[in-house]
Amino acid sequence: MFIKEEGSMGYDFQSIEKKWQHTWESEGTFNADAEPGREKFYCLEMFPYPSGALHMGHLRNYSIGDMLTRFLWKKGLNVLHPIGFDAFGMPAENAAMKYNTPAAEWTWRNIEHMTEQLKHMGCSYDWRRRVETCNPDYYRWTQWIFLQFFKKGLAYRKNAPVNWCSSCSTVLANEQVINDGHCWRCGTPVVKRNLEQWFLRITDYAQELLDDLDNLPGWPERVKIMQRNWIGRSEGARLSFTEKTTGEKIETFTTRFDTIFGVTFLALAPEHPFVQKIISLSPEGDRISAFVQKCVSQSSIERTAVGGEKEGIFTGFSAVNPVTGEEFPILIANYILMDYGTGAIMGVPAHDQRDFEFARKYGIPVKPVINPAEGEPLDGNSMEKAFEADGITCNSGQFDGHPTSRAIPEMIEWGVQKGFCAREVNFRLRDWLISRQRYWGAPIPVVYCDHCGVVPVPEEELPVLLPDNVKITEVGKSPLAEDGEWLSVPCPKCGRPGRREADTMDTFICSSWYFFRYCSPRNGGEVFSKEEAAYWMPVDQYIGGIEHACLHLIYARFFTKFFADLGLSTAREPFTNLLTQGMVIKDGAKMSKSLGNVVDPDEIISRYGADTARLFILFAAPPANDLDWSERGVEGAHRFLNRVWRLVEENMQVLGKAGQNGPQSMKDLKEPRLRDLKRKIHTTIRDVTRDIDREKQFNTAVARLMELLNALASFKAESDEEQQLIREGVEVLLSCLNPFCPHITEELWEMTGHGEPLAKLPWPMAEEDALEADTVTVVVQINGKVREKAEFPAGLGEEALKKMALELPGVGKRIEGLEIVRIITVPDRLVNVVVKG
RNA sequence: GCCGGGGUGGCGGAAUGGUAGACGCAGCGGACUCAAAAUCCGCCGUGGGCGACUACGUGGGGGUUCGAGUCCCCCCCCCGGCACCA
Repeated sequence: MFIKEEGSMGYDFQSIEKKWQHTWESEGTFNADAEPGREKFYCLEMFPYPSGALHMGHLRNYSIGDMLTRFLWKKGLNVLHPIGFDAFGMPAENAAMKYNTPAAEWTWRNIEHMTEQLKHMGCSYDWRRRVETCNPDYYRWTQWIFLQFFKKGLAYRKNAPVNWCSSCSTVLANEQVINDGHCWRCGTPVVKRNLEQWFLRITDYAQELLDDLDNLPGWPERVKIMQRNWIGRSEGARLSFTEKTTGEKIETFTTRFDTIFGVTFLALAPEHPFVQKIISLSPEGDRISAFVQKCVSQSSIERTAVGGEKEGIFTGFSAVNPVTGEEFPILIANYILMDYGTGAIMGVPAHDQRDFEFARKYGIPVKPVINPAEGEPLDGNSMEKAFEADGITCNSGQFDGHPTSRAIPEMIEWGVQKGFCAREVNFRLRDWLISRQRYWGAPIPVVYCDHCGVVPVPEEELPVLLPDNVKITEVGKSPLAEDGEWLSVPCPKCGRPGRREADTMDTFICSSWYFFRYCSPRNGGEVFSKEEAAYWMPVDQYIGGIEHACLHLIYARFFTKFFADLGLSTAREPFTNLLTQGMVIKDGAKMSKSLGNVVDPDEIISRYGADTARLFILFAAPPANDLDWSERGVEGAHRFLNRVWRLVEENMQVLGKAGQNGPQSMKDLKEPRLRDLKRKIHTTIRDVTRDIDREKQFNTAVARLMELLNALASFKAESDEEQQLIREGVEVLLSCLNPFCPHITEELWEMTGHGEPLAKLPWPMAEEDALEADTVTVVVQINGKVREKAEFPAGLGEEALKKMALELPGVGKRIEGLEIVRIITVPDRLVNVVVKG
């Protein structure tokens, strides 16, 4: 059975894979339910966007997750392994325009197709739990969560300069602007626009998001570093300067309060509120206004490029240094950002390179207040660049002579006492801009009423359904704004005519909580069941691409903390362990449609089978590395599975009698070749287990299974004893290979007369006494160079080892006539004879 | 510029401070075959030698050590993140 006809090659993976996939599905083999008291494991892979078909990145992601899931089931855990679809987003709208098909229809068709593809991979999901974020049963809870943010004051509207992608016709969050001001999705340069938008107050959680990274030992260090940089905490002080003629207070933030005596100008962002006052009051108002206009119209790339030309304009206004009483000019400068700190800075050209460049250009004095600890004191007139390092304070009254590390806290303390400043912490992280001027997303559940203002939709009226048949346009306004019928709705508060919010939510909102929904996916009455979440959460192992380090992985942490604060869950972190898989590379570049170097997973699976594809992916590289796709490598994996098949086939009569006598123990085996094979079987169990469990080195785990196959295949079994051993070896091989290649191993397991399927049979245990070596290869070095290798009995004492080593012919002749200085021994491994002369 | 992660055969990759190159791919030689494919056996870091052997070898240069791919210092290169964040 299942041997292909002559002329084709190898075992009949197509029939076998279909058969077992059908079994798992019809029997719900991998369905998991909360069983309080039983140890659980929540294994999760980032759910896919239903773009149409799986790509190799998905195949890699899901192969890793599936292998781990199956391994953990066999280890006896209750494993939750769900999947779903991140189904809202732009491509559906583009498809709608291109093919004139409703976005929903296109999306659902893709979901069904990709579900089939996942099944063809042999993935062990609990399919009862599939969620789709575009399903009203799901997004009503996305909307509900929004309302909770709103109620707590954490969702708010604000008019602000925001990132606008002209190609996607929508605004973007800060995290979604990457590579020097480009849209994360389409790469178009982003421009700033002033718009009234919805934000989530993620900055309220900035400190906790930062601190709790220290509680995540199971995360890759580099992801944590990326998040720390992104959150960007800086400690300093806020101090205000008074404008001389108007008495206006201008607030600034600095991390270098120790440079306060060196301030020689004040600079405002072009968007700073005081700028408008300057324009209206100044005789030069028109000129200043023109400058401001120019800055504002610059793209964010031009505005924020390092080393970009710093431009400014004198305003004619001046401010007074509260500490020194000195007076200095106020300028407007293009390099000051309105959305960081206060949008105004105290300029200290001697100790800040940006201020230095600016001051030199506009002839502003440079006043050093810190000297290098060693060498010449600084001269403001001749300095060629700012001195930003630590040093010794000078020109600063009673603080002169203090080193920077002391000067900063002392001077802040003094400033606070005197009332000049207040301690302040600033974060680089900005509030999360969540409104999108797009159709295919979860509608923001609020209504605008001329009388009541912004009114949330009552929870019992959720979901606010997305209308069908909306004409998708590219005008830069939400398509929903065009649907008058949908838009008009009575105000929930006063009943008078109101108007719905036409923007939808960022799809990253939808993906920030899906792992909670998986715990109770069909719960109609709650966002998720507290009890089920308490059992399953947090996710024990999360697997996905590193590109989400500062996107999804921060947002999901934020939501989790918010849920905990609402009392919905006790988990304050969503993902205990994180595995960031590398990219799939072909011909030296990331596989992508635009480069034309994609390999279609369907094609690989139909040509070689899912087991082969999974095996190759897990074998070709450690999971965190990039994986170089190689058709030859795939063939190699396939060849290995064929060899496994043949090994069983050739030993059928022996293996069919499985379980009759059970394996012999090590102490019953006398012949070295039998003892060696027995040892190989058990060291394989030990090493494969360690590789998967602790090291997450699936490639070496596979290598060890290949070694075991090589050992079994070259072992000629004749006696009963030998046949017994082969059987033990094959059983171990199939058991350990099962999580990697579930179909072929189940089939062979069944063929060899086993009744119970392998899937949930216990993972094999290594027998302790079968791990110990009888003999060991000892290396003998002379002065650290390998000169001899010899097989010695294991466990020799130091003296015996030295003696036997010195008696080796290659050693004796080399040390003849030389003085032995000392002999280093490492039991069972090495002898190093150190000689002189 | 700052912060990470890396540089090991022709290639992907292995190596608790103790035999560098496991396992696989490619390549070479052989068996089977009329032939090919598949399969099986053997070889496979570089230089020298018919050979037993021998010297060299983990980006470069120093150092620690009986012994360094692994630890320390300096440098070069590649990849990734951040970048006018006050």
